[in-house]
Order: sequence, then C-alpha cells, then structure tokens
Amino acid sequence: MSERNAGLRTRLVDVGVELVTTEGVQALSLREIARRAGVSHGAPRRYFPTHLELLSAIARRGFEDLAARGAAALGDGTESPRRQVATLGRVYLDFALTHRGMHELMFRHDLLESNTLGLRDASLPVFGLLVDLVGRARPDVDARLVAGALLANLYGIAQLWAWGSLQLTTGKDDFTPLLDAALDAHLGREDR
Amino acid sequence: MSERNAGLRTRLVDVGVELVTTEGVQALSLREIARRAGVSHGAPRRYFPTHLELLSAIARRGFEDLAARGAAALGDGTESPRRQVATLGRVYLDFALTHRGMHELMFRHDLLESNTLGLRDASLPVFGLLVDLVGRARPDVDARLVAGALLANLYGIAQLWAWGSLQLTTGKDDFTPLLDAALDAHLGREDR
DNA sequence: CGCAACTGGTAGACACTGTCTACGCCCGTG
DNA sequence: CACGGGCGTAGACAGTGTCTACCAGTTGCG
Repeated sequence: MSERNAGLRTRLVDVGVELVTTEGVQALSLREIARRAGVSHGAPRRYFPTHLELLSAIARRGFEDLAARGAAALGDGTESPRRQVATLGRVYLDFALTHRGMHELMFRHDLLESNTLGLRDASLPVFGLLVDLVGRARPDVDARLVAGALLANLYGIAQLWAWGSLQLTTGKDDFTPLLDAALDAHLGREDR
Repeated sequence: MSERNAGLRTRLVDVGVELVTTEGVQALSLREIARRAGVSHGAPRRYFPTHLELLSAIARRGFEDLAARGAAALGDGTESPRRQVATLGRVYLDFALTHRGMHELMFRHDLLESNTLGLRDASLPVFGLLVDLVGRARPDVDARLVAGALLANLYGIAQLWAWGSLQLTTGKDDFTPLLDAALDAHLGREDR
C-alpha cells in the first residue's frame, strides 16, 4: 500500500526527479539512482535499457510538470490571449529558474536530438498551447514561427540568467523587464 | 620548428579544438586528448590541474575565434550600426550552427558558472562589441539590457535550431527570417 | 499436482573515466 | 661534476555505464 512498493519503473523516475531538483543534474548517475531506490545497479536495466532512456523519462516528468503549472496558471482562460501568453511565459521562466537542474536536463542536446527517446513528443503539448495562444493573440502572423521565436527568446533569457550574465548587466534581480521586452518584441506593444 | 614541438599546453588545446569540431563535445575526455597529443594521461595535469580547466581553455579558443570572425566580417565599420549588428548576429548564428560542438562547449553551465576558470571574461570582448553597436544603433535605450536580450534571443534560436524544432515549425532550412525577426524585435523595424 | 517458462532483481566483470601519487629522465646552473 | 627542478610516465583508486550469468518467485499449463 505504501509507495515503497510502487513499481520500480516509476520509483526510479521519482528518485531521479527528487535527485535532480535537490542535487543537480550531475548527480543523476545510474548507480546513484539505483542506490537511492534501494536496488542493485543492474536493476534499472530491466525498464530502461540505457542510462539516457532513464534520463529521458525523468525529463519527461519535467515537461508534464511544466504543462500542469501552465494549465493551472491559465485557469479558465478568460483573459485575453496576450495576457495568457504573458502568464505562460512567466510560468516558464519561473519554472526554469526555480528548477534549474530539471530545466537543464529537459533541454539537454543528447536527449532531445535522439528521436527514439520520445522526449521531444513530451514537449509538444506545452509548446502547442503556446502556439495556439500566439495564434489567437496575433492572427495575422505565422503562429508557429512567432511562437518558436518567442520560446527561443525566453529560453535564452533563462540560460543567460542562469549563469548570472544578465544580473551583471541589469544589476537587478527580476526578470520582468526582460520578459516584457520579449513579449512586446514578438507580439507587438499593447496595453498591460 | 614544427608545431609538433610546440609547448604541450597549446598543443593540448589544439587537439581539443580539433576534437570538439570533428567528433563533438562528448569526445573531449581528458585521456583521449592526451592520447591524441601523444602524451600520457597524467601529462595534462602539469598545465591544467583539472579536466574542467582544460575544457575552459578550449572553449576560450572558441570565443577568440568568434570575436575574430566578427571583426573580419565587420571590416572597417563603415556600415550603419544597425547593419553591423545584423552581420554580427549572422556571424554568431552561422558559427553556432557550423561549429555545434564548440558552441555547446562554450556555453556549458559548469564552465560558465565557475568564475575561477575565467571563461566568462573570455566572452566579454565579443559581447562588449555587441553592446557598443547596439548603443550606437539605438542611443535611446539601455544598450546592455537590449544587447543582452538580443543575445538571449539569438542564443535561443541557435539552440532550438540545433535540435531541429525550428526546422519542424518553419519547414525551411534558413534562419534568416528568425534573425530578421529578432533584430526587428529588439532594435525596431528599419530599412534593410 | 508437477514441472516448465517467464518476470524481475542480484552480483560480478569489463572497459573507461578523472584524480592522485610516486617515480624518473633530462637539462640548466651552481 | 653534482644537483635540483621542470616535465612527463606509470600505476593505483574510486566511480561510471554496459553486459552477462545466475537465481528466486511466481505464473501458466498439461
């Protein structure tokens, strides 16, 4: 009845999520995860044939978590599309900066490049939501292109912020002006 | 007289640059670099006390290379600041996409976060050049903030492009529209 | 009921990694 | 000539991901 006896598959991912948020991405060794799950180092192989597949499963949790936070923040969706994009962007940046290890894992090259791991599919829902909102906020442009450009901008902000460069340039500790600048830039300036 | 007998310090970095551009960032193990340099695995320790320091030295070469390409592309600097920013952005994106391994190495978290490695200092010249050009293109705004936001946008484009998401959205194989969109977004639309 | 097959985990080996330490070689200076 | 000291070698160590042999329980089937 306890989650101690949950299937090893999900328990390994649980341990990985816990580990990456507390210790960082470098702590996600296969053997360490197995150790914390209380099994031998060969056990994960039964469910995840390779280390990368386990990491992908952990990263997928991150995308699910992000999508859930976005849906919760949007609520019933009565706000204007422009404001919904703003809150979604804020949720994303907040997630990236408070879950740095998970965010780093979610966008790792070797995980995303492999299309056999299906990690990119896990990122489609939240990205599709962004595309939809952008399309309703600006029906005159290619929503996928603008949404991609906006996401690229937000991702870059998260990265540069993460290693402190933007704090050096701005001196402040709030990413709001950068977020607003990005929204104005890609969606056009509007009332806020 | 031959570069075979160049100091081991620079030879190790040479080998690393060669290795990261041909094989990718995962090939940059300490022992593999030493092997290709024709020395034992303990030799690099004389010059680079840790593996990360050697990687930082290799990444520094990348920033120097990027700065040189930027300077060469700008020429005598008679173009308008706006166009100079455009060419600099194009040089950066082209560099990031043709030297994917090196670009990935240059922006690795564990290298940039450590301020003892001095990698961030190596990135300052080219970033300072961008700040200067942005300041002359738009004297009415905070140049460091806008330059940072623009760099974040370009970096995000490079990342998303690298793992194919933007190709899926655009379907084309040219980053020019994304670059132009970013420039228009952060510098305002002008004549091109 | 009995036996076979399969599921799910263990334990050890292998090659590889980064770091540390003890050891020498060789060359310049006293 | 002696002798340090810079410079590289070689081996050890802990840790990693992957592979393979094994084995206990359980399940399925005649």
